[in-house]
Amino acid sequence: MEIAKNFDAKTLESKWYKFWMDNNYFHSKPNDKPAYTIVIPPPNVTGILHMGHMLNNTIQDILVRRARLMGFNACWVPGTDHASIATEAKVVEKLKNLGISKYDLSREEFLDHAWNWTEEHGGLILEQLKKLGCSCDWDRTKFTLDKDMSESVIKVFINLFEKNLIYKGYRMVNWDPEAKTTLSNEEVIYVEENSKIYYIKYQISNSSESITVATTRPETIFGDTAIAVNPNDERYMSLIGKNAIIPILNKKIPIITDDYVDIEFGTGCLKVTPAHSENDKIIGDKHNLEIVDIFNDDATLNDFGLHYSGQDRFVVRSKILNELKDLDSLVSVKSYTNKVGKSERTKCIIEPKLSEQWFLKMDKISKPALKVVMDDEIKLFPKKFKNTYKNWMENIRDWNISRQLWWGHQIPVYYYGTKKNEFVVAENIDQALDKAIEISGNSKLEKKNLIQDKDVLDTWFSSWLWPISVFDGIRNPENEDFKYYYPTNDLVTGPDIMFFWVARMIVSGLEFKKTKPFNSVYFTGLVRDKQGRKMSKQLGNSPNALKLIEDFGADSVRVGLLLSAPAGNDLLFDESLCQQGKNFSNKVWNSYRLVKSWNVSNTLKQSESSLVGLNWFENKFNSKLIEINDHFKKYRISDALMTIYKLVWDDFCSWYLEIIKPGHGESIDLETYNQTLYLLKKCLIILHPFMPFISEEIWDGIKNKKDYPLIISNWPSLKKVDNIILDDFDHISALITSIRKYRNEKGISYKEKLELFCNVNLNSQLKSIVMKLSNSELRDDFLNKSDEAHSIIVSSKEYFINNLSNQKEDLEKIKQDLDYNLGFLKSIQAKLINKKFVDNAPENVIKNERKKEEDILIKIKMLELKLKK
RNA sequence: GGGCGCUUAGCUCAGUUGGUUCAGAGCACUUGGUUUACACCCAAGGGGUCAGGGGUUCGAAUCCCUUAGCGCCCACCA
Repeated sequence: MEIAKNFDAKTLESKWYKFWMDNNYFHSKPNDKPAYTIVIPPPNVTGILHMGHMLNNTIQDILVRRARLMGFNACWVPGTDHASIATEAKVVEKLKNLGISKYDLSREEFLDHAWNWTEEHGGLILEQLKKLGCSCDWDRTKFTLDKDMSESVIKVFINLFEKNLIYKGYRMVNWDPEAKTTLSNEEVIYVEENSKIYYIKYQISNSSESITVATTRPETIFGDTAIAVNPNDERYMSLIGKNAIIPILNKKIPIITDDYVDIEFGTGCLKVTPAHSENDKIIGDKHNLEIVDIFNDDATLNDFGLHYSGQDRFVVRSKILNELKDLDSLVSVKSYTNKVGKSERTKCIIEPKLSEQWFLKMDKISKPALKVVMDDEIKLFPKKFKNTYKNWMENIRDWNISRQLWWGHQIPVYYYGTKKNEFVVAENIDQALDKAIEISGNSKLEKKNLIQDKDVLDTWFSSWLWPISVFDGIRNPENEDFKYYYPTNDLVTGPDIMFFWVARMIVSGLEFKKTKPFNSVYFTGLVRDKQGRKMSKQLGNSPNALKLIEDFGADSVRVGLLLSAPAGNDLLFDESLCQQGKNFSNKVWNSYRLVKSWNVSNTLKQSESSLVGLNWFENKFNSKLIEINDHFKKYRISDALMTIYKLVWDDFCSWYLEIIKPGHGESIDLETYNQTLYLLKKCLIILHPFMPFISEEIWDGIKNKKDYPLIISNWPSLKKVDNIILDDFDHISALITSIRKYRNEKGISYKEKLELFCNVNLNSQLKSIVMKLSNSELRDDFLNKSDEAHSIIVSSKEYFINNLSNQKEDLEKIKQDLDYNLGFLKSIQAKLINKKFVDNAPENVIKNERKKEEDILIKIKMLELKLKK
C-alpha cells in the first residue's frame, strides 16, 4: 500500500479529533474501574490560548491519555472562570468604546452586557484546546457562574459565616482606583521604580523652629495627623509634644514619639497619614490619631485637598511641589528607588485605603492545609515549592473576599435595617426575609425592605471550590460522581497561582470535605522567549499559539513544548523546538512508510539476524519502559518523552529496522513482518500521550480489524529484561561503530567490503548482524590476518580489520596513546595498592578497578607491539 | 530585611543514598555520505579545571564552610 509522503497534520488531526468525539472516548461515567481525575485550571472565560495554556494543557492531556491507556477511568473536567475583575474591565472598556459609562447603567443592565459579552467571546479558548488535542470530557464543561456553581459558592459563604469565620472589618486594603475595587494582597504586584523622595519643612507652632520630614508622596500631607520621631532620637527631644503646622493647609498636628520610626531613615521624622498607609494606621491607632481620608474612589482628591479637590493624585503631586517651593517648604528632592504596588489586572497604582470589607479568617482553617503538604500527603513537584508553600501558610493573613464589582457572585448578605449589624446571611431573598423577620421580630418586613450587599466575592472564592463544585459536592455531597471522582489525582498549574488558588483549594477541600482535593500538584514553569524574557504583549514576543499548530501540527508543537520544560523550570521557547518536534513526527511517519512498503513473503524463512534483532529490541523496549514509567511516577514528563524519542529514533529506526530491512528487491518473511508491526505498535502506544494524532493514524494503518483504536488500547505491561541479550548487543554495536569509524578515518567507502578477523566466541546471529551493518566479511582464520591489520578492542575483546588503505598508522599518535594509557594504569594501580582504598571501598568498586587494570594491560601490550613494528 | 533555589559542553538541561573505562543527553557544530523510509535524513567526530577558594574522605559535580554572580517567593522604611 502506498502511504502519503508526509503526515498531513491539518486534515488528519481534525479527522481523528472528530473520531474520538463521535465515539465518546473522552467521556467518563463512574464504573468499576479506578478513576483518574484532573480538573482543568479554568482559564478566563474570555481569554485566548497562549503558550502557558499550551504547555499546561499538553501536560494534562499526556497524563490523562496515559491514565486512560493504563486502564483507569480517566476524566478531565474542563471549564472556564468568570474572572470577575479581568472580565469586568474588558466589558467596561467595550462599553466605553460605545460611549457608555458603567456608572450610567444599573447593575442589571451592566450584567446583561457582561453576559452578552461572555456568550459572544466566551469559551473560545476551549475550542482552541481541542485543536491542541486535549481529551477533556466536554460533556462536563463548567463555568464558575453556572447556577449550580454559584449556589455552591453561596452555601459555602453561609457555612463559613455561621462558623464565625467571615467577618466585616474596617481595614486598610489595597484599592484599585481604576476598577474602583479592593484587591487581595496577592493581586498586588510590587514593581521597583526610580522615583523621588521629597524633604518637606513643617513650621513649629509658636516658634521659629521647624521640622523636616521625608516623603515619597507629598500630596498626602492633607491627610497628616501627626509627625512621629523615635523616642531615642536626641535631635528632636525639644520638639516632642509641640505642634507642627502642615504647609498649605495650616493645620496643627502633634509631634509624637514611636519606636517604629527609624532614626537613620530620611530625617528621622515621619509624617503620619493613617488613612493612606498601613503602618501609619497602626501608629495612629496607638496614639488615637484622627483619620483623614483625602481621596475619592477614583484617586482624585476630595474636599480635604482644598483647592486640589477633584484633581488626580499624580497631577496634584506635581502641582503641590510648586506650591511648597513657593512657600519655601520644599527643602530638597533626592532620587530614590522604591517599590510601587500595582494592580495585577489593571496595572494601576494601588492606593492603600481604609474601608469596610468582608474578610475570611485564615489562621485556623489553614493549619490542616499546611500539614498535608508538609507530610507529603499532597506532593508538590518540583519539591522546592514545599518551602515556599510553608513560608506563606505560616504567615497567612485574613483574606479580603469582597470586591466592589458587579460581575461575580453577589455577597448573600441582606440588610433589613439601618444599623450596620442589622443583616442576615441567606441563600436567597425568601430565606433572607424569613430570617430577618425572625431575628428582628418585625413581622411587617417585606422583600422590598431587604437590601442585598452590593459587593461581589473575589473570583478565587469560587475557584477555590473548583475540584469539589464541578462534581456538585457542595450541594449534593452524596452524589455518585462526587464520591467516585473526588479527590482528584493530579493538578497541573503554574507556580504563580500557588497562593491564589492551589493553597486555597487545599484549605477548602479539608475544611468542607475533610479530604485533600488532589494527590499531587505539578507546577509547570513560565514560558519565556529564547532570550529568557517573559512573554508579553508589549514585547510582542509571544507566538500565536494557533498559528504554531497550523504551521507545525499539534503533535509537533506538543513535543516542542516538552522538549525543554523540566518541571518547574522556566521554558525558553523557540519555534525551532517545534521544528524538532516536526522532524521527529516525520521520522516516525517514515518508519511506518518503510514497513508498509515491504513485500511480505510467507514462504521465506526468518533470518538469524532478524531473530536476534527482534529479541534485542523487545528487551530494549522493556528496559526503557521501566525508565519511562519511573519518569512518569516522578512527573518528569520531558525525560519520559526524551527516553521515548531516543528509543524510537535510535533503537527502533537506526538499529532495529536496519537489521531486519530486506535488501533491494527482496521480500521480508511473514514472521519478522508481523513481529515488526507488533513492536511498532508498542512504540505507538507509548508515543500516543505525547503525539496523539500521528500515533492514532499510523495505528489505524497497521492494526488488525478487530483491534481497538489506539486511544483506548493498553499501555504495555512490564516484562522481565534479559540483560545478557542487551549486553551482547552493546558489544556488537560498539564493534560496528568502531568499524564505521575506521572507514571514516581512512576514507574507505561503505560500499567496499571489509575483512574482519574475529576469534571471539560470538554466536552466528550476532555475527550476521555485524556483517550486515558494517558491510564486512567475517573470517575465522585469525592467524592469516596481515601484519598491517588494524586492531579494534571492544571490552577486552580484540578484532582485526585488514588494512585496505595504504596509510601507515601514525607513530606519534600511537605513542601518545601509549603514554596516556600508561599514566592511567599507574593511577589505577596506585589505588589498588592503597590499603585504605582496598579496606574501605565496596567490593564491586574494587572489582571494577581490577577489570580496568586488566583491560588497560591488554591495550598497552597491543600498542607496544605496534610500536615495535 | 526574612525564606528558598540556581551556577555542569556554544545553548537548554540530566546527574538519584559520595564509588564502573579520568562527567551524560538533546539541539547546535565539524567531517564524510543522495546505498530507493526519511537531507524534516544517514554515518562518524570534536567539545566541559562541574562558578572561584578552602575543608572532610581512600575517593567529591555530589557532603561542609566561604566568596562572587543570577533567579524566585514573602514582608516592606516613610
